[in-house]
Amino acid sequence: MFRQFRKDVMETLKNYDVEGTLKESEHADLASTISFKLAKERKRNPVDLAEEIISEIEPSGYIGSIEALNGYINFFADYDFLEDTINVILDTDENYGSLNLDGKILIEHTSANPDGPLHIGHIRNSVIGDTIARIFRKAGVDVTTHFYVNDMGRQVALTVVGMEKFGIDTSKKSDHAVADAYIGINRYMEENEAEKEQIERQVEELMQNYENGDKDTIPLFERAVNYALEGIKETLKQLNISHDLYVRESEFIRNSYVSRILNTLDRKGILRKDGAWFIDLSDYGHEKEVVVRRENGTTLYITRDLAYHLWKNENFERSISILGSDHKLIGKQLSDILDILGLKSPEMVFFEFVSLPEGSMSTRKGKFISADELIERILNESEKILEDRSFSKEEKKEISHAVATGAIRYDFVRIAPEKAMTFDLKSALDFERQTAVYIQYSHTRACSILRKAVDEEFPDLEFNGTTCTHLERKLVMLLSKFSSAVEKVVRELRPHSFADYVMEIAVNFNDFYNQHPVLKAEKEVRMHRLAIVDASRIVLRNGLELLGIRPLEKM
RNA sequence: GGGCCCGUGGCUUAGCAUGGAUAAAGCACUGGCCUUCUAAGCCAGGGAUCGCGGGUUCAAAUCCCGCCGGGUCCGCCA
Repeated sequence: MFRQFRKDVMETLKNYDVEGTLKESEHADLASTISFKLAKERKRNPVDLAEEIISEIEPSGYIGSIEALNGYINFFADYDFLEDTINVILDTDENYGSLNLDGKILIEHTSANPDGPLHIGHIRNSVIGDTIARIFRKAGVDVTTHFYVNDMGRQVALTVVGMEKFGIDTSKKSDHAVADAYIGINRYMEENEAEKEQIERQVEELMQNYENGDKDTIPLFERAVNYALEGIKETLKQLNISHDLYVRESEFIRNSYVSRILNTLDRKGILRKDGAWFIDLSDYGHEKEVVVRRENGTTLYITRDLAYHLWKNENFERSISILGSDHKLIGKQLSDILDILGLKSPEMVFFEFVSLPEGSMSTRKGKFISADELIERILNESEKILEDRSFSKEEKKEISHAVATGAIRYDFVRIAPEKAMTFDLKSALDFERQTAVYIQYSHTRACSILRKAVDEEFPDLEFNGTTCTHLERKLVMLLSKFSSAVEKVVRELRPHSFADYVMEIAVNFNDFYNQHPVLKAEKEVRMHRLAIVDASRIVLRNGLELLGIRPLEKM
């Protein structure tokens, strides 16, 4: 709805070059700074210019009034806009906020190495990726999500050795058991210098055999990978995340996409074969050559990744990858090589590292907080709060789970991806903050009022724009911006602004809730406010769903 | 050493793309609010030379240059 209002403003100012001068503001629904820009070239006072401009334009569409103040031109939406906003929300309900984009797009996220459980660094990736995927779907895009499984890496080979040497603890959650083997073999190599070299040889041999499709080796790798993946999937499910497809690196060896890529590179004459195969990317500003085939004939991560992206090019119009910022260099190398081949590169969303107060995490050293542990601890905390409330056991379970996983998702998604974050468990466990709980709570408050309205047999809604208080108007204007918030994420690929938007609605709804009695108001006002409550409920619910957080009706 | 990212009240962050009207929240701190639609809530108060220095501009947290501090990458690892 707000997008329409914006269009109306643009239309009104069509004789001026307002591109980029329109701002949302606390002083107006939309403000233009065009007079400041014009003041310079016309050598005039911006205050006078603003007066002059508004004398030349007429409100149209949803514009109710226009004022010139301090050089700004302020636009205010009219009553029809408020009424249409509420009515559209109530009519379109779960579809409110959708855009009519189309296209087919692939989003790859999480893609953690299958050598252990997801830790809180991976979760940042998953949450950003899943949220972007949800928002793109809301925008009307046909989204497919992939988890790219690095099943051919050294880590997995090492894990295979570890599993053979130490066995696997079947009483544990499978991904954690795999981590034990992986951490165990790393520790063993450190402590037994003499055997290190022999293990390294074994690892290399395993990798070669796996790549060559050796019948005895494949099950070894598959067992380790499947074990890890099984646990990872379980964790992701807890967080309300699932992928449409798990794609393994090795598939691109088996389906010969890797050899296709290598042949194409060779035909282009950009391979320097000197034992290993190298690509010179100095034209793209890279100091070092990129190796795409080892001297022993095996391929590297980037080689298979190139093959994967060839496949992406053949099957999707557009692709987005969520990657830790440690992948920036290899990401650049990947897209430069794809560029040479005339293939489209994925749009990469990089996020900075998550560290612990005591330093950075490492799966290899066993130094990490696993996602499972985090979920477990937050779950305990939310269960504690629910203890003495009158809910059934099932309800308590459901609520605490929704609250716990919501809190985790929100904590990760609210921070701009380019900011490194130090994960503070204590603050994550604190529910007395503006976090997902706050939004969920606002939603339940709305539900609660509506439930009571039905119980007391006056469920009728009738919004009246002209009777809006300042607070009500502010809330409705905010509700009208839902699709703008969706559009912003689609444009910027940074979902933290959306988390902020939903929070702002919750804050304003609570404000409204505290200052405006609904059920006790006389009939007209009551119906008016019930409409606002219901619209807020819808927007909060849709917003929470886009954040992958369960909206609750009671808590 | 070179590349990339970050640096906003005591702490955690938003704002920076497109410069513009008193720099916005939460936590913590101080004081108040449960006979009123769920207090996982609300209200009030104190607290910021927006890392430092320069530049551009009528106007800089926002753009440019330099510096300092932190992170990260620079494997025939992924």
